[in-house]
Amino acid sequence: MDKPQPEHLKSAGLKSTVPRLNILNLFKSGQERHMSAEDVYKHLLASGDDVGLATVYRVLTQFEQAKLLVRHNFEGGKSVFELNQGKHHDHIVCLQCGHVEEFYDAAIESRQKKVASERGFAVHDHSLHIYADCVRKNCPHKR
Amino acid sequence: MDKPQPEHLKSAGLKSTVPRLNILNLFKSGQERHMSAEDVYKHLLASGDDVGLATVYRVLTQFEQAKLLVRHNFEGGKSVFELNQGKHHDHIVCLQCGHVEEFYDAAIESRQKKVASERGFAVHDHSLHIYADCVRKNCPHKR
DNA sequence: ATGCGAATAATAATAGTTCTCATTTGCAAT
DNA sequence: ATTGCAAATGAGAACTATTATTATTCGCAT
Ligand SMILES: [Mn+2]
Ligand SMILES: [Mn+2]
Ligand SMILES: [Zn+2]
Ligand SMILES: [Zn+2]
Repeated sequence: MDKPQPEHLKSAGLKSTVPRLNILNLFKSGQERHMSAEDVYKHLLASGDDVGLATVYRVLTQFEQAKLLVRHNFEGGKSVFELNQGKHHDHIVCLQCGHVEEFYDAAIESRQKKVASERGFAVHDHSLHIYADCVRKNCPHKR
Repeated sequence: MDKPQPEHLKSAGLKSTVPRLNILNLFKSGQERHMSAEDVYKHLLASGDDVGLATVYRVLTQFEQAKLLVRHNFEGGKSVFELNQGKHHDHIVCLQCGHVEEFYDAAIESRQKKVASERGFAVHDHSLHIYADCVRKNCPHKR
């Protein structure tokens, strides 16, 4: 279902290589939406696709620059990536289980623009991370 | 002006030591409001206070736990600390000069609570970082 | 099929931070 | 003031995430 074709990379100015196709394919597979370099590396090895960790880091950065992926810097020190699906959103991260929930709030977005422009800043982007606990018992996601 | 006294540390459950007093003093001096461990280390060395870098890291973390300082994880990989002055605020970071501007917007804050509670999360805290350019030429702060 | 610049993978290197442990220090009880 | 000891420090090793180096391999236009 929707396996990445060489054209997807070509149109981003990147030549079609095995590691690039595998990484893009992993994100498109939808198994896990938010993944670190280490996560990607392990998934690829697990599925028999041999790849170097340095290549994973390089490709993730290239994909970020090509706007195929978006990078997030949550607490915990490591960058996390997700498919760029065009629509910006922010995140709630569960401190118990690590589950990441997405949301978009138009009021928050427009207030941010207002705050920044009132102070003479031209906004490039922003990150809004809410750290919380799943209230429900049986927090359904693993740490 | 307002040099930290041993009592300030004692009441936080920390015994009064030279490195701790020096670090707290540096933040209270107000020279620089947001500082990384490295920043603190260099400031202390520059003012003739010999200290170990590991001690700086340890004390900053202790001060964070004691709620004397607040930690921020801006883009760029290193933690930045500031005096905890009781009132929460968020940050605009200038991508040109590194200047950090603080703001508080009640509408944004209350919407965050709403968004999280609607989804069944109990909020611990959040971080909102707006990355932007100072619009004015002569961006008045050094990188 | 060939050639060449780009991409890869293994490894070393770097940056930020934490850990280990021998030594020193704060401070409470003499 | 002196002592005793748990807590704190500082030097360096160790660790984690990431980037740089470079010899080899690969994609792809010719
Ligand atoms: Mn997301
Ligand atoms: Mn601040
Ligand atoms: Zn947003
Ligand atoms: Zn806020």
